[in-house]
Formats: sequence, C-alpha cells, structure tokens
Amino acid sequence: MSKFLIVVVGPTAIGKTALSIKLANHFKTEIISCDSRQFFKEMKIGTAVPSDEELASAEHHFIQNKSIFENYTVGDFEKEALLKTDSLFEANDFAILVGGSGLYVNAVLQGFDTFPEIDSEIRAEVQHSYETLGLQYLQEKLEETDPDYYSFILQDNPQTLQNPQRLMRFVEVGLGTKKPYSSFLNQEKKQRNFTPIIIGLDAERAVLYDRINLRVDQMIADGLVEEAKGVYENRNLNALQTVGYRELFDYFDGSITLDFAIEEIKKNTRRFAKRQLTWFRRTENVTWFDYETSLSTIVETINFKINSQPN
RNA sequence: GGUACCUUAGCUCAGUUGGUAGAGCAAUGGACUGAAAAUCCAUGUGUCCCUGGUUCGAACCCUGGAGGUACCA
Repeated sequence: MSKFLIVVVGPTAIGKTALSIKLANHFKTEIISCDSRQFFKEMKIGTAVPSDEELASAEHHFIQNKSIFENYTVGDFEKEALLKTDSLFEANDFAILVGGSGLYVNAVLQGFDTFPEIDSEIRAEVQHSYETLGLQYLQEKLEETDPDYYSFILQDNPQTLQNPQRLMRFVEVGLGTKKPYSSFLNQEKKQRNFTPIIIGLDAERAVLYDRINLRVDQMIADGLVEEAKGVYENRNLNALQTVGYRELFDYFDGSITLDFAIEEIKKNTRRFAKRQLTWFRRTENVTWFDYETSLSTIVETINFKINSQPN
C-alpha cells in the first residue's frame, strides 16, 4: 500500500493544531510541524506552539527543537523533514504535516533545486553592499552575473527587481559559486515516496480576524512581553524578525507605547494571515474546509481520496 | 424645550465662486527556490443623513425632517 502525507494548511489562528491532533489520533500516527518559527525554543508564547496537553496527546516533531542562535534554513528543514517522513512511513501508512509556512510546506512536498552552500562572508558582503549602495547595486550585479535570468524577471515578474531580499539571494549565489543563479534551477524533479492529501482550513475574514485579535490578547496575558524582553538583546537575529516580537522591541526602545505595540501586532498578524491565504490559494490540490467542519466530514474526504488513488 | 455647531469611504476628516469627491489610517488583490511570521508589487471600495425646492447643473444655496455634540433652561 502506498504512503499518505496528510497536510493541514491555512492561515494563523484558524485551528490547524487542533485538527492535526485529531487527525493524528484518528490515523494513529505522528505530526510533523511545518512552521518556520515554532522551531525556536526561545519563542514559545509568541509563535503559539501547541500547549503541553496538546503535545502530550500526539507525538510532535520540529517543535521547540532549535535555538534562535542556529542559522537554520528552509533547505535544512527539507532534509530533516524528509528523514522524518521516511522513518514514520517505515511503521505507518500515514503521517501528518501541519503548518502555516508555505515555503516550508513546498520544501516537503516538492523540494527545491539543490544549491551549493554559500559562504557566510559572501552573504555578509552582499548585504553590506546593498546597505551602502542600494537596490541599484543588486539589480546591476544580477544583470552582470545572470543576464538571462535578469531579462526573464524583467519581462515576467518585474516587481522582483524591487525586492532586495530576493535579489540578495540571486547575487550571493552568483558571486559565491561563480555561476548564474538560474543555472541551478529546473534540475530533475525529486521523487517523493508518499502521496500528499492537502486539507486547507479557512473562515470568513471577520471571523478569522476576531480569532487573531483574541489570540494576541491571550499571548499578552500569557507573558509575551516578558518572553520578548528575554530575547531583546538578540533582536537582529533572523528568527526574531517575527510578528509579535519586533513590535515589542519597538516598545522596549521607547518609540511606541505598549497599547500601540499590541495593536500593531494584531494588524501585522492579520496581514500575515492574508499572505498565507494568498500562498495556499495558489497551491495546487488543496481541499478547503470551513474551520468549524467536523472531524468526521474531513476524515471522510481523506478516505475518499485515499481510495480513489490508483495503486 | 431654546440656541449654536456637526452629519462625506470601514474609521478620523478635507472638499475652492455651485460643475456628481480625496487624504491618512484601516482594508483588499497579487508575487515569492535556503531571512518566508521575511521581503516586495498593485488597488479608492461612496444613497456626500433624508425630503422637497432654486438652478442647465447641488456635498455646497433655501424649506422641512432625523440623528449627534456642546451650552442655556
């Protein structure tokens, strides 16, 4: 029999954790978390990791297993997550993948082309050049190191030329490998030894936003301010470029009030949820459910999909 | 009850001598292959409180009404 990865996606605060635990219990299997911030053990309250009770009611992986001081990337996650699915599928026909980080879900479902490791000094150098010379430096450097890709972007997706973060990646690969970034793209597709079944959760926008606002208030009540204070001195780390922390850092700086910071956290979480929806809406083969749909309805759909698979 | 002021986008408000309206915030759509809870791009969504009138033409002027705020009773 083939192996099935049941994937639960959707915006933040929609109820993915609760559903994934029910599914794990129903299919008697374990959960792989696919959340780019819940890895970090220093960030517990602000990333809404599952509660102790939730963690006890199903086996979770990739929760609170890293430190913000590690330089953990989506490429690392891809490798580790695939090792985990392999080991789970040795004993089980099912595994659950749950998370709101679209890029990380993609990493598991499709994978990326493989790129050589880029020296951290080159990365820092590109960053520094951008900071001193501006966006134009990155655009020119891309045109120089990868003229084909530059004109492709210019024609196909010109907004990317305004995006320093993406351009820095293209340039650091170009400089670090002495080969064009695009020369690493479109390698042969990697095979996956499982069939994904993707479940999307959504709600009316007003309902979702109410849930977000309530959850932010709950995080504050649970001690998010203290948690953020504890990592304040490391605010420049990648992991801390995160909704819920940056706004509080501004409060610690004295540039905004606590009340304003909380409102900003709510607003930025709403915007984050909207970006997640944009990502998952364009993901193929997602079966969407309202967040209140019963477990039995969802399980029925999953079983139907399993049975309609050609063996 | 009287007097004054107010009523325009989801909110706060601007609106020239009368030519069917625009800012900020909020919001919405999108892109995205190792920072992704990041980063970037695009977008004004309207019974101008209602009614009748003046006018070629009313958010704007006039009548009457409704709601709100302040002060006086």
